[in-house]
Amino acid sequence: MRSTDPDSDSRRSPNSSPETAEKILTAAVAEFARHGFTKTTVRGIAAAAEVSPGLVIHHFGSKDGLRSACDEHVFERITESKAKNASYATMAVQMMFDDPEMSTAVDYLVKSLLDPSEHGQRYFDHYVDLVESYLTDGFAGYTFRQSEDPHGQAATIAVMALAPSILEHRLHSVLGTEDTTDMMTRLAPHLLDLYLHGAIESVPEDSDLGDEES
Amino acid sequence: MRSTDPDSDSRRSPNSSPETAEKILTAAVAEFARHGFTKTTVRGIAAAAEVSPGLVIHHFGSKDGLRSACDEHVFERITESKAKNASYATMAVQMMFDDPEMSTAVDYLVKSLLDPSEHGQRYFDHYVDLVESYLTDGFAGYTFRQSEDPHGQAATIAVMALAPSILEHRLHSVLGTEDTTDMMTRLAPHLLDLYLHGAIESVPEDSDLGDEES
DNA sequence: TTTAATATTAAACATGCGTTCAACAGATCC
DNA sequence: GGATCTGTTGAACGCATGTTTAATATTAAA
Repeated sequence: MRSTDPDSDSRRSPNSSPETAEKILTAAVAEFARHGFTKTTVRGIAAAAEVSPGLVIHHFGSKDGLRSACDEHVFERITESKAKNASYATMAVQMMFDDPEMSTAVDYLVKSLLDPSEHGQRYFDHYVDLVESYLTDGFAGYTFRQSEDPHGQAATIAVMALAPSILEHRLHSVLGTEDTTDMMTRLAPHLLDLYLHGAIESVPEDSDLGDEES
Repeated sequence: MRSTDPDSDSRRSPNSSPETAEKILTAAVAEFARHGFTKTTVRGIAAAAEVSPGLVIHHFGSKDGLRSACDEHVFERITESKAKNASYATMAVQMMFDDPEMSTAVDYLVKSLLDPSEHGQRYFDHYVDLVESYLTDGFAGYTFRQSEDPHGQAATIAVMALAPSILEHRLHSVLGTEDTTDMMTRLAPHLLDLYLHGAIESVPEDSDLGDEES
């Protein structure tokens, strides 16, 4: 196929570039993250990457092929960053909103989750498993309430954790925030309170949902 | 020269067939709820309503006009049912998943929330206000933890409450459930536990997030 | 019955989409 | 020098979309 010897290559004219494919892929991830898969057009990606629409297809076969390539790329970025940060929760979270490429990667994942595609399901399954391991083994010194149905519990928590990112735009309008960091800062104390103590102060007297824990 | 201009408000013609328009509108709500606004086609709606595509446009002016009509219709359905059920929480919830029309109305709302349209924002704002009133005044005998930032707290809780519906498809795949009722039944105990007691059992020793509440 | 207005349809129109194609420009190898 | 392969483009193709139009069917009024 294509031999990419870095040292035998000298800087050349706009032709001959393994960079080009990467440029297209980066533009595609950004476009998909912003508009979702359906509304994103090949022409739009080509324009963002400053190439012709035909070249996009030439490199990735089809729009779906490009999507698959984006999936792999984003998955690598996310997992590699997760490995680097290991158990440093706050650091990882901060990174997700500070590093712009990581931020678009997260947006990409969210859009994948909302599209009814298999890729998004893979991400979600992976995420639920991760949450389940955190719930059982603890995470960064935190321990969690145990349940008879750890998988259901993990799915519940996972969904809750994803919700603010999914409805970010709606939250911005309601809270008057302008970027992700501001919004998350505003939400953080309430999320912490919810996770630490719940939301309900007292139940009706005739309720049987009292404190009959195991 | 046919004038279909939106010139006057009283377009109520003496000989209109209200059944047909209503049939189209019902079909449209269902299609929008299932596939979202963008992926839903006028031809698809027309087929579902067993009419010609042209008639859809004739009755509602455009696809966007049809969407607006759907918005009003769904909004009426939701609010009228909410008024009927007043403070009977469980009853209202059950109705949402038992009454098929109410169920598609909810799906429609969720899709509206994910589309970056103004309509969805109206719904969300309304919902956050509702949650805020519940948080301050209580709801069906329940009282809730008070916060210095009730609006932010309401937004947080609202987002959490919407999350399972938004990710319903993803949850079905993870939990092996097949309909909304099964899924919600599976989630219910964990949601209850979260809302009653939170999710975190203990924090790291060096953490300053202890129980220093106001 | 005649007339006018609406309800409805099939076909056509205009546009935007993903994709294909023919041609060209460099690079590599003989 | 060709010969050949790849990167790249601009134009075109085929198709699906939202919408328009011309014509027909139906209804109500005169």
